[in-house]
Amino acid sequence: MARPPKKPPAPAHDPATLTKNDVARILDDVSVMLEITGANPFRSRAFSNAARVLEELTADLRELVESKELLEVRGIGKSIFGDIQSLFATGSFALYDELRAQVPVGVLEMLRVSGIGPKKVKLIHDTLGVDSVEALERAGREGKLAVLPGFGEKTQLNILRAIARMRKYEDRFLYSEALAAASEIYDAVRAVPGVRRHLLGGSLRRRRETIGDVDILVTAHESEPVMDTFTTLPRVATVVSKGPTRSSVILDTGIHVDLRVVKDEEFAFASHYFTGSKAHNTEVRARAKKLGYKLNEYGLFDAEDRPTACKDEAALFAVLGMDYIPPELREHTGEIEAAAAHALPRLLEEGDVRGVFHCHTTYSDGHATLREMAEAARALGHQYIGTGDHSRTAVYAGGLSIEKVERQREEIARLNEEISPFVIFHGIESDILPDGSLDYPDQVLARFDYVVASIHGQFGLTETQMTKRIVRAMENPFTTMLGHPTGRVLLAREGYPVNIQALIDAAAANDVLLEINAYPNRLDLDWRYMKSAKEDGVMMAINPDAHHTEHIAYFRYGVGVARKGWLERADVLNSRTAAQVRKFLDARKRKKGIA
DNA sequence: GCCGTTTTCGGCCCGACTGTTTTCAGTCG
Repeated sequence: MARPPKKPPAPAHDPATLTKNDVARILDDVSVMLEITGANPFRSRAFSNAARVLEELTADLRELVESKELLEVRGIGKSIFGDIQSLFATGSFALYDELRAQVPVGVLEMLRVSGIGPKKVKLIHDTLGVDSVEALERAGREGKLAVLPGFGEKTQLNILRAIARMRKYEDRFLYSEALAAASEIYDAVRAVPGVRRHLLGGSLRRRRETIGDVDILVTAHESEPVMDTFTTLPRVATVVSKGPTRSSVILDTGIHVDLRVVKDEEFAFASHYFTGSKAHNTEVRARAKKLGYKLNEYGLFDAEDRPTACKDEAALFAVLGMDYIPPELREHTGEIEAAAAHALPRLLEEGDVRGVFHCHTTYSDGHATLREMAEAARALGHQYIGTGDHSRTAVYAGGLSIEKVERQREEIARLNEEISPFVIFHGIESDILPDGSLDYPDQVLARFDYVVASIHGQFGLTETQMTKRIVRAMENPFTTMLGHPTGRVLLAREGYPVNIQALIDAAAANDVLLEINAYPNRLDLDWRYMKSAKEDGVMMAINPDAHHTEHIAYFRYGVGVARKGWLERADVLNSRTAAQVRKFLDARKRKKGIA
C-alpha cells in the first residue's frame, strides 16, 4: 500500500480478556487485509475459514490452545494455531502487526460499502490516498472516483448510494422482523401466474437468529413476469440488479431480498443450494465429488455430465447416501456425517409443545392478567402455562413482594379449579443477587412450583466472578431453571461475560434446566451450545418470557432454535403433559429434599 | 494457509450480474 503509518501499532487487544469471538474477528480482519494487499486468495480464505471454525466451537478456546487440542480441529493448521497462541500470550501476532501497519482501519471499513471489494479499495487507496468511508464519500462527490481506470459515472453513483444506505440501515435483522418483511414479498411473488414451486430459503429457512438477507426461489416456465412483479413491488426501494434468473432488491426497511427463478426440474438442487449454509453446501458438494458427481444449483451430474433427476431435496440427499437433513441443521456442525450414518435426531416440532413457562402477568410488568394469559395459552392449544413474574429486588419491573406472591398463589389456585383441566403453574423469575443468592427466603421459594433464576443487574463482573455467581445460584436447591443464560440482546448487547460450558456443567451436576428464552431478541441459550448441553444430559425449557398474550406464541422461535440445537422431544420439558410436568417438578423437589 | 481413500504437491465452488470494456474484471452469494 502507498503510505504505511510511521509507528508500529500498539497491541490492539488485552490478551487476558480476549474471547473466542475476538479471536475470530481478528482472523477475519487478517483475511480481509490479505485480500486488500493482494496476497494469495487461498491464504486469505484459510484465515476466514479458521474464523468460521472458531465461531462454531463451543469449548473454551483458551483451554483448547493450552492443551493443543485446537490443532486437531479441521481448518486450523500449525501456522494459524501459532498465531492464536501468540494472541493469547501477547495480544497480537507478527502477520497481524504487519498487515495493520499497511492497511489503515478506515480502509477495512470501506469494504463494508457494498459494491466495492478488495481490488477497488486497493486502487482507491493507492491512487487517491482515501483511507476512510468519509474520505471515500468526499472523493465520490468531487467526481474523483469516476475517472479511475475501470470506474465510471455509474460506479461512482452506486458507491455514494451504498454509503448512504449503509448509514441509514442496519445490516442485520432479527429473524422475526425479516420473516415478516419476507412473507409479504414471498406471497406477492408466488401469486404471479405461471409460478409453480416456491420456497423461502437462505438463513430464514435455516431459522438463524439474525438474518442478513432474504432468498426467495420459485420455478416458472417464464421468468420475466415474475421478475417484473418482484422489482416493482410497492415496498421495493432500490433495484440492485435484474436478470432472467436472479434479481436483487432492497426494501424500504433496508432488507435485501434476492429472487431466483429456475426450471421446475432444477428445484431440488436450487432449493438445497439457496438454503445453504455456504459451509454446508461446500461439504455436500465435496461429498458429491467423492461419489463421482458434480453438484451445483442446476443439477447433479455424473462423470459423463449426464444429469440425475431428483424430484425434491430428500431425493437429492438419498442419491448422496444421506437421510434428509432438516434445513435448521445445515450449518456444517456434524449433520452430514450424521445423515450418512442415519443418525440424525428426530427434531422437536411445534406440535410437541404442550405448554410454556416463564410468563409475566399484571402482577409485575406483564400487560395481561393471569386469566387472560391462561386463556390465550389455551387458545393456542396448550394444556398449561407457567408464570414467571419478577422477584422483589426488580423494583423497576414491579417485582413481587412476599405478600403479592401469596395473593398470586391464591388467585392461581382459584383459577385452576375454574379452568381445569388447563393448569397454571406458579413460578417466579427470581433475580440472582450479586452474591449468587436468590431473592426470597427459603420458605417462600419452597411454595413455588418452580423457580427461574435470572441475572438482571451487575453486569460488570469479570467472567470468573459472573460464572461463580451464577453457578452458586444453580447450586441452590430451589433453582429449577437458569433464565436467559447469557443475557444477550441480539443486535444490541453482548451477553455478560460468562463461561457457558461451566454453566452447562453446573446444570448437569445440579439437575437444573437451561432456559431457551424464546423472546425474539434474546433466543438465549444460543443454539450453538444446545447440542453439547443435551449430550451432557441437561434438560431445557422453552420460555417465551411473555409480557403480552400475543407473546406466548414466541415459543415458536424457541422451537426454531431448539431444532438448530439438535433437540428432540425428550430434551425439552415443554413436550410433557401438564400431569407429567407436575410429576417432574414434584420428583425434583423430593430429590432436592425441599418437598 | 490448509488438507489428504485424488496424500506431501497441487488444488482450494462457481455462476449471475454490472459496468466497464470491446472480451472481461470485479463483486456477490
